Amino acid sequence: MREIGATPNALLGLLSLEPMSGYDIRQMISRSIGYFWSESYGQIYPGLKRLAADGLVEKKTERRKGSPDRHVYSLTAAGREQLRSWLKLPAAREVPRDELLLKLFFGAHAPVKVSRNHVQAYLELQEERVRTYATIRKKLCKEAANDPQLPFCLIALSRGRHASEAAVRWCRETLKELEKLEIAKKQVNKAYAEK
Amino acid sequence: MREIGATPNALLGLLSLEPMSGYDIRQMISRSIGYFWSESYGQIYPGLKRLAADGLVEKKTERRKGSPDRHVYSLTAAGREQLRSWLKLPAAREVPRDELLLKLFFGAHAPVKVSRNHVQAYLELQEERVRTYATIRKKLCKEAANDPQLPFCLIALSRGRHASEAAVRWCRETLKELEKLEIAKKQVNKAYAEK
DNA sequence: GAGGACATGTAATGTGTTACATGATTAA
DNA sequence: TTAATCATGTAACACATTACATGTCCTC
Repeated sequence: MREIGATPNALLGLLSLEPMSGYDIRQMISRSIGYFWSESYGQIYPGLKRLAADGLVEKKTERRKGSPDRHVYSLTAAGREQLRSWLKLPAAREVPRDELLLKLFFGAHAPVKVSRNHVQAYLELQEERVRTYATIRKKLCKEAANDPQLPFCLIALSRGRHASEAAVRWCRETLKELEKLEIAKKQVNKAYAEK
Repeated sequence: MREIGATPNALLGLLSLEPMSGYDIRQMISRSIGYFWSESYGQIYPGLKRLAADGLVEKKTERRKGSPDRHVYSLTAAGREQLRSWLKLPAAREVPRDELLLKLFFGAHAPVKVSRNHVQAYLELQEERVRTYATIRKKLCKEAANDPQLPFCLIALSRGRHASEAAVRWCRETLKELEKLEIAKKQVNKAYAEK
């Protein structure tokens, strides 16, 4: 069996929830795993084609008057097996690529205000996330109380909450540090001007 | 002026610390920004070539007996200006791509033990990081006490610490949840076998 | 004398996004 | 009537990693 990467396995995982079309998958991502995973159409459509060719998913065409045909894919037994064996493999480490931190790290080359603005914007984003996660959590516990999927959703959600709360704490701390730095710089400039 | 991406700007930033060769840059990354940024040789060498062609860096060749020439690059005034203007631009959002969470989210398709192992491995990694960050912090405060770069290093470091501490908390919480889930499953199986 | 660090770089390959092309339906 | 949503998909491009090619010096 050929090795298959995270993207096709993510497609299999999503199809394990329910049979879907490529379009549906995109929707589903933004409604579920969008906070920690994303796929573009350019990955989804060719990906589904490949999976079908490999017999891991099955394609059914729903003909509809007017609008184009809907291609609904569902997992096959082989697909389910592939997903299972991929789950057992250790998760690949994320490639570190945090542009915000990169800009902050080189912050000495710009006015402190620039760094502060970056952190402030990030703070607002993360505060928003904390609220969103709380909302999703309530909704989920009510609507999917008996779903066997629920505990795993909550685990992912909890990861998001912990991460965003930590980000918020760091932002507040960092904003204070940057303000101190700004004041210190002004003092230096003033002393320099007076001399 | 042509738009340039995060990778060339990262190279400019690193060269702002001191003139370096491509090889040096790779070393420098693992000793400094490696926890939140990475670049491969396949990006670094052609990247430096482009930057030199655009006049943003200057190349000096150190001839050495025996071993191959060393190509040391340093920032030009234009390069410094480019870095400055890039720093002002808002940081691009990270593309969410967390394979661990993906595997946990679909954890219902595998024995709970599989998910627990993933979380356990991640916990160990993050605990290690917390220790590493503390070590680096001490070293940095001692060795670079008067470096204008220091506050920005500490900000990045603090981000790492907050993130890893949050990850550790989430791991411990999640391990407990997964253990509960495992016990609940065993009870169900037992009840099923007795019937 | 084997292996690893030093040091350069390219080519093949993989991965992923964006923009485009098409066209119906529906709501403002 | 203008825009958005539904729905499919491809092609061009951008971005990154990996493996390879080359050769010295130093240490075990």
